[in-house]
Amino acid sequence: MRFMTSLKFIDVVAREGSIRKAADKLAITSTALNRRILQIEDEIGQPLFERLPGGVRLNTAGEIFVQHIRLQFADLARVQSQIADLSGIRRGHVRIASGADALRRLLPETIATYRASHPAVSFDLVRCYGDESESRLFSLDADIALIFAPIRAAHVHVAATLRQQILCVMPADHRLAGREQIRLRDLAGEKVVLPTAQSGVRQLLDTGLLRRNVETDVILESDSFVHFEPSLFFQIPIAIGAGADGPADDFDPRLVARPIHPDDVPAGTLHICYLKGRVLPVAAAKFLDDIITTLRDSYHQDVDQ
Amino acid sequence: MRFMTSLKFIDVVAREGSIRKAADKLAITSTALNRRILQIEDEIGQPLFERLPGGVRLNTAGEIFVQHIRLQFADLARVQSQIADLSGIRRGHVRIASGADALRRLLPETIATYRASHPAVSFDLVRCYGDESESRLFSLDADIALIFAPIRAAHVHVAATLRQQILCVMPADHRLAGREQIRLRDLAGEKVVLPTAQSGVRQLLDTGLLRRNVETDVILESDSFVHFEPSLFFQIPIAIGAGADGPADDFDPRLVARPIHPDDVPAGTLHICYLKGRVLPVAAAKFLDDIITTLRDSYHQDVDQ
DNA sequence: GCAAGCAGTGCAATTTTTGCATCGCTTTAC
DNA sequence: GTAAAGCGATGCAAAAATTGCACTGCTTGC
Repeated sequence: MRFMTSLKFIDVVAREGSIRKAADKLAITSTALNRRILQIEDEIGQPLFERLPGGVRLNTAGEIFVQHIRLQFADLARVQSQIADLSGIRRGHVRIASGADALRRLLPETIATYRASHPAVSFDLVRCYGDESESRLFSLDADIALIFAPIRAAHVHVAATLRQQILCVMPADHRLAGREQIRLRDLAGEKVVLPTAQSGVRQLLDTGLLRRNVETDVILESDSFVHFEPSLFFQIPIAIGAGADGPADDFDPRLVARPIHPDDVPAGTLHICYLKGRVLPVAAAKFLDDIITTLRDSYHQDVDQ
Repeated sequence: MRFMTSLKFIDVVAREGSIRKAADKLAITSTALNRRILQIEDEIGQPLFERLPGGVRLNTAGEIFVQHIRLQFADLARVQSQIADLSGIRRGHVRIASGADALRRLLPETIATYRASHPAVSFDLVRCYGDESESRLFSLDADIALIFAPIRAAHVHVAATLRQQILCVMPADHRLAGREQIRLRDLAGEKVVLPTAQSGVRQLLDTGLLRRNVETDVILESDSFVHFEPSLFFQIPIAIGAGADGPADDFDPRLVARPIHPDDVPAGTLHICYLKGRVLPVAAAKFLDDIITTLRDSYHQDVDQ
């Protein structure tokens, strides 16, 4: 898109924080890039970047302008996919930011189903935590975000929510395996694997453990799904494919998942969101729909819309 | 804005329906313009125009793309005014489509007040009827529309509404001047000046007159405010500066305005609207606010938001 | 059937963009 | 305290693009 190059250049410079680095990335000389930026600043009538000794940084005007640029790109993508749709091609690209929870099963399964009927649609999956997911929506690097944590920013539109009680997963022969629900005090001294501090599951757990002063034996902290046989770990239902009627069929039969008592650790909320005010590209809008349908039909979850 | 020229060109060609005419308007050769359009069509990957013997016309893809272009321009204007705002300039431009009713007093007064505090903001006032107002919103040729008629299109966002009972304006010594309310049957045989058929006032009146089979003596139809001494004419309250407590002070003392009985002609609704999903430029948003405030405070009208 | 109006095209002129060399500046390293 | 490295800005010539002119092929209306 030749008519968008200058704008793309500004976007890249803003991201790189340096004209020379951006020029490198864009495979042109820094002087050409520099002059393009000077020209646009001239047309706008005001500088968009602060010149610092180590590079450049957006000023307030620049922030506003770059946000506009990114919106233009996102909208152009939507327009293109809509135009492609006219000729029956159904191509498109969906970019998703999600926590590890939804990434384990929900997204791969939904994408597989989706792509079965729309093979020309491609996907971008980025795993990240709540704050980063939100900023990815804002910078239009993601179309859809799945966030298991409170939503902070006002510019995020929550399309659907899902209450998720944290589950404690343990070997089937564990002494707690018989319980209907797990109380936090039962965990005292137990060997546990905890998710990283940034994760929503961990934050909910920590609040409970601290308040009740329960000391566990943390053998590992990880931001990935790691399972050491004798230890306990924690998941939310959708991560193990669990709906209202228990874990999925392919859930490891040597393990059992038991909810933690809601008085000890309150249920968290999975938010399915996109940037407020955006018109999502057809592919993304359809996929958003599919996620919600999948949750309802295959995961038997109560989704609030 | 050099980086927008190609897009602007497409917009103009779409409006002119001919590359040569558009080229003329843009002060370039038709060949240059033609090639720019071919290039963009190439980049999009699909033609945007149908080539007809007498010129060009947007195809479906073109419609989608041109709408995107116009949205970009509108958003760029918003961004520019927002950036200008940063340096305290408060410049901007507000484009309004309105029927004759609001144009008589409400808009001039509100604009005068507004410009007193923001002299760098300029205005575009176009008088047009409901349908055209709506399409001006859609083609982003107007930021705000004031429509005294039902809203047809789904893409219009109604920011506020105002119920307006039609008034019958007559000489103070007219035989009907003593009435609190005018019944349509009283108008039989009266000399009347009617607004044009497209106006909302006329449409309401016609329905009533036809249903009740009242024959009047129409001495003039006009789309402007024309007053022949002995005849009756029709206005809505805001057109004569009338609030809940009667006409404005400067209303011609030789005339009186009496509401038509609501059983004969139901009240119409003035809609104050903008394009759904748009973020209005600061100046327009502020002015929209001012209109509503003026209606409430100076015209003592009940505004529904 | 001919004139007028339309979009598209080859080619030369013009304008714009780019790259190179270099400047002035600040920070970092020694 | 000076040298080296990194940054953005600028003059100038080369490269690339856009443009205008002349002309084509096409359709429509008289």
